[in-house]
Amino acid sequence: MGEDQITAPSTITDAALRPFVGFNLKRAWNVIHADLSQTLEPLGLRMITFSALVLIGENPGLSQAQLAAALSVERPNLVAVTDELSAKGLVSRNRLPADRRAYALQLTGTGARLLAQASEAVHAHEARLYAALSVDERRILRAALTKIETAPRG
Amino acid sequence: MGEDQITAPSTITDAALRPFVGFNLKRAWNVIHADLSQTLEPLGLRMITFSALVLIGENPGLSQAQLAAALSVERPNLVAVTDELSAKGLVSRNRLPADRRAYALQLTGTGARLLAQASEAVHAHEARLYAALSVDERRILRAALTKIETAPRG
DNA sequence: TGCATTTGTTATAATCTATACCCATTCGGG
DNA sequence: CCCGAATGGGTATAGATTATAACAAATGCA
Repeated sequence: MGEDQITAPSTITDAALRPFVGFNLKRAWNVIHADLSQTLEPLGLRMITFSALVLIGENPGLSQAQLAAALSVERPNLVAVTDELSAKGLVSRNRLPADRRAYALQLTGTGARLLAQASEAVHAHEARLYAALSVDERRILRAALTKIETAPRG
Repeated sequence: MGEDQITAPSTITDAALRPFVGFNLKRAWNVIHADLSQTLEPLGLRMITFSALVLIGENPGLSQAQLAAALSVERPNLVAVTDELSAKGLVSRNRLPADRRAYALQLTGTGARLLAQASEAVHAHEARLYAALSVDERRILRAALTKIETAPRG
């Protein structure tokens, strides 16, 4: 009838956390983030600078405020990004004649070439990371993620 | 034949970033993270402290090293978590007689009650955030996330 | 003209994460 | 039994990310 001796469990289980979608999604994001960062690192890019390059290439001439909004980043936090891209000669910042407050962001030739190279690397990264997913699974995954993104907030 | 005047585009598009699964997943994670933090805040919990409570409840007596591994957190970063849970009287830290280096972490009565309350709130948060997903979509989403988590890394 | 707004920017703070190092304790091989 | 390696908890610290306040220059509107 003695008290049970306190001992540490020999194996730890996740089972109570696994039913939460958010937990699984965070774990998947950790894997993606680590692998993608590693993919971009040899190109001298981070996730945020790669995303910025893509958006500038797709929307040439956009302003930093527009880019910040598109990236869901606060304007002050974008300054370091554009500074970095400009210092590397990947992006040009020209004052707009029509609005001398704003910069028109454009890819340089070097920037366009690095973007093409980085896009290829990121596609390879995704192909490797999602190799186990069928076409249907990928389609449903993307649809589900979009629904979550636009879900009604608390 | 003059040069085109540089002007900022009137609308910005995501289209070049959307094909990347990682981009969609990060956006979804941002939404989940914000909504879940807001859900836990009135209970005095953060994501990491809630997850810790769940794991301690599920694996009573586990050590901090075991908990850190289960949470994918470095041991130094877990100290603030257990300190916080202990200070709030939610978790007890008792030295193991068998190994006086380690703590046996256990929920207190208060901790168990708060965990039940928080679990209910998190389930409600997930029900709301994933309301637009069908049963099949949720199943495939979770399966896909698990496959990503265990995908071969670069 | 005058005033609110916008753009880019600086400074600053909060949070999260990762590494190096420390001490006490435990473990394993000789 | 003894000593070195490994482990558990902890401190200090640095880096990265994110958020807010405030500012000057420029713009737009009443």
